[in-house]
Amino acid sequence: MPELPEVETIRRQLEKKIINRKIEEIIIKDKRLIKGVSPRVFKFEAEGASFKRILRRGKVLIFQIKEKTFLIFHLRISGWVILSKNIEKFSRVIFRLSDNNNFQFCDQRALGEIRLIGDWRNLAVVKKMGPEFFDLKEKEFIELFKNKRTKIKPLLMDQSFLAGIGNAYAQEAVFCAGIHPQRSVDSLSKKELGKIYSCLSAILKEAIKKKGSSLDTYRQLNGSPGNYAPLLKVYGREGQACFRCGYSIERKVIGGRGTYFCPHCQK
DNA sequence: AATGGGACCTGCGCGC
DNA sequence: TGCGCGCAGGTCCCAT
Repeated sequence: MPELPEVETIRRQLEKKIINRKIEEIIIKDKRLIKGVSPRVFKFEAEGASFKRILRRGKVLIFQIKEKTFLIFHLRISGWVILSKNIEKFSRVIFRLSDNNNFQFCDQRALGEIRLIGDWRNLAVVKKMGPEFFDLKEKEFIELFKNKRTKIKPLLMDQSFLAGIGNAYAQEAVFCAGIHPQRSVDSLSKKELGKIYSCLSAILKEAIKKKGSSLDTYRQLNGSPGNYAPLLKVYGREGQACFRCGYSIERKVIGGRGTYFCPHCQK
């Protein structure tokens, strides 16, 4: 599920449901997801604790469960979380809560990660992470691009450059800004970078409002799909007409990832 | 610094 | 129907 709007949706929904709930028992159905500590230590440390705070940094979900203990979720490509009485088909790790609900980390491809750490700021992935988009003013955003020479779309999804943007929203943002995904960053004017900023801002806010995009396995906390997918302008639309100019949308592998764009109105 | 490939995994849809 | 292939919203590690 994985990009900023999806993770933020889950964070907000969890905040209303599991704060102060106690973890009665942890059932590890797939120990491959537990990283950094053994499943035994993981259970020992987390069982009996309660959810105190829920944070998000980039695409990482962070739960404070004790004064100096944080539970970390990274959903990677095909993970999602569900809160329900029923056990889901792809449940890999289940946190049985004091209200009898099952807080479940589900993952089709089992590439997701669950960790336990004393301070989330010491996570390797967090240490090298770039700024949060919503912490940046337009001027600060434009500053980030100074001395960069790479292609714009892969750069937007580089987590050490900017946290939270993935393949789908990066291509939506450059489409919105009328910029070709392969444009070299040093060829972009301040005005064009400003346009990318306002596009990203609008797209991410709207996607959060719509509770994320369910293109594949992602679901909201209650199992419903997110509602942003129908609003995507280029993602997955190869061969269909561009909403802006009518030209056929193309797909090309850029930076190793499938990228959809309009070759006519993205320059 | 930047880019490309493979690895980690499973399941789906497509063409033959 | 069955099979093989390509594809999937992420990230790490290695090589050039």
